[in-house]
Amino acid sequence: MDTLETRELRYFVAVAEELHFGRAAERLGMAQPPLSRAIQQLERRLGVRLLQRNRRGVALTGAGEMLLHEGRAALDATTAAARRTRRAGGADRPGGRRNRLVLAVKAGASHELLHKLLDAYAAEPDAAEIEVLPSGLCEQAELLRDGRADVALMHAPFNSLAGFDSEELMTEGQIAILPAGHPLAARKSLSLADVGDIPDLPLARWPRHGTYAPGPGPEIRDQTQLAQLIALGRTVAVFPESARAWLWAEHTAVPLVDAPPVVTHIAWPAHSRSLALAGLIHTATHL
Amino acid sequence: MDTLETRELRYFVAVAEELHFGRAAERLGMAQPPLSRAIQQLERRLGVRLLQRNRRGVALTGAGEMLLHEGRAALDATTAAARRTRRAGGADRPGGRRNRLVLAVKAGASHELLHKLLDAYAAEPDAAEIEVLPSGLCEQAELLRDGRADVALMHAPFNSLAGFDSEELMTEGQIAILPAGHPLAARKSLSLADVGDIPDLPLARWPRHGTYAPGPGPEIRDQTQLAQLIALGRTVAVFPESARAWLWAEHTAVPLVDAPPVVTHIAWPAHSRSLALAGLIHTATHL
DNA sequence: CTCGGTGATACCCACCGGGTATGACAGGGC
DNA sequence: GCCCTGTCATACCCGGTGGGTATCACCGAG
Repeated sequence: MDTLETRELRYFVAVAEELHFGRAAERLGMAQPPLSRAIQQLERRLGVRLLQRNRRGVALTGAGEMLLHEGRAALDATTAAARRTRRAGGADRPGGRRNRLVLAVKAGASHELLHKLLDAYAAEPDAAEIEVLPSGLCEQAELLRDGRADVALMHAPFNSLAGFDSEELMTEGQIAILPAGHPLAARKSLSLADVGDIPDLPLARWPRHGTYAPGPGPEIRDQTQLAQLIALGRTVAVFPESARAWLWAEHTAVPLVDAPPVVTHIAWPAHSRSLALAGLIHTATHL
Repeated sequence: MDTLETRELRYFVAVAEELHFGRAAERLGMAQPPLSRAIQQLERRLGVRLLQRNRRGVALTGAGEMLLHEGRAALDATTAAARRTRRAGGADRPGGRRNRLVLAVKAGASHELLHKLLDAYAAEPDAAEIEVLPSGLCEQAELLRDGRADVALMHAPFNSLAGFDSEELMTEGQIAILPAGHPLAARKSLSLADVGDIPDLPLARWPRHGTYAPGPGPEIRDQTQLAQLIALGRTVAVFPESARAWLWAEHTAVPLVDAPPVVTHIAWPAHSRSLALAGLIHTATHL
């Protein structure tokens, strides 16, 4: 009577995201009428109006916004439970591998640190198998929440550590990556104001939650794209120092004196308590 | 095909906690056979053995342990979604009250701070209604997780802030609370070693997760009990300084020079983003 | 006024979650 | 050895309900 079923949450989230019963039903692989009815039942059981049905489409009420946020979190937690349970399943089956941990890392970031961590951990006596999951830009939090990853390397202030346990691993400055031939590439150091205002080299723009901020710079999606654009003399980028690991011959790195330092953390879901995870964290903090 | 239903999670958690299908079924208000079948279906769908059925009862496998932990978290998140949605529901109904926030506070702790916070926040122009939920000892985290509370005052190092966002509000020392007539009550200050080793005044023991640590002191459940036992000259207790607010005439407080400081935080679920909550946090951090 | 597109209603069916009765099996007492 | 007890699994049945199809009610745009 007061327990939401995950099916109901899935349905509501779909409708709330599409703001359209027909499209939501299609996305869910079902017909529209039963979806309509399910949402009505949900509203009756919660005793709360979730959607404002106007002429032409629907809108979320305050309660609907709340259920959208909280429901997403609940769905994530549920799928995380399923995924992690499946992953833990092989361990005690005859012939099953021992525990495996999935480590999410922003592709290309903290390469050296990651290397040292993996080597050091593999040398531990009862090390679990570590699967490295290269992730997109700010995706690590999502991966941890929905169980695709068990632990992640995250970079403050770019990633938010909210909701996770974490330990600090490393602090580094930032550098500007310029085309090797550019006049500024000869400088010993630069400031943020310098690189933010180069007429012929607009700062590249990364997608944030799927959308690009407005600006003159090129819209890029991955590091290779960016590296190429820099090499071609079309843009400039700001990165943590560890990005030197993947610089091209046609790139020049110049330290930024006033960029905020980047702190690499190892982060994991606050409630998780597995021996393998504890071992990895211990190794990471004692590198 | 790979979505766990909350019903299945509820069933499994019940069985995993009872380690007995019959008792679990009784707790769930159903018969044992359908429960057995549901768990089997769950194992089939996950492709993982969750329970070791030996002669005489059941035991959890590794995967079962994982699902117990993760499933509890998922269930908490789900009931939190329902509760918070219901609570948000009144807001935009005609005649409905405006947003309400539930603030969990350890009963009796930080009384003065709480008073100032409530007064200051009530003076804000668009303040939400604050419901104060007095909670047990380490219960605040649970209340935040399952949605009975939206925000809490927590006390490091007693409460763990893991999994929540938080801001520091106040740091205070600790005091020993003694019977007024006791010889040590005349001292200007004490050390932890002093109060831990008084032959006629064994330290009272609080329950931790429902069980008492072994020791000579009396087992107490609430502050009133404790206050009375101190007044009767039977025990001694260590508290943050703000506990002076509820001292009896027959109590004497003596500062502890070497007790770890207690830091009061305001904490909330990491993902929550409501205007009312933001306002309360802002007020709290600018007291 | 009609038409297109929206969500709601009506009705039906099959599936499955739940109940009861019973089985299989292992220990413990005598 | 026996039976009895307590456990979880199986067999079978039933009713509720989740889902489908057909259709309605409504409103804005022409």
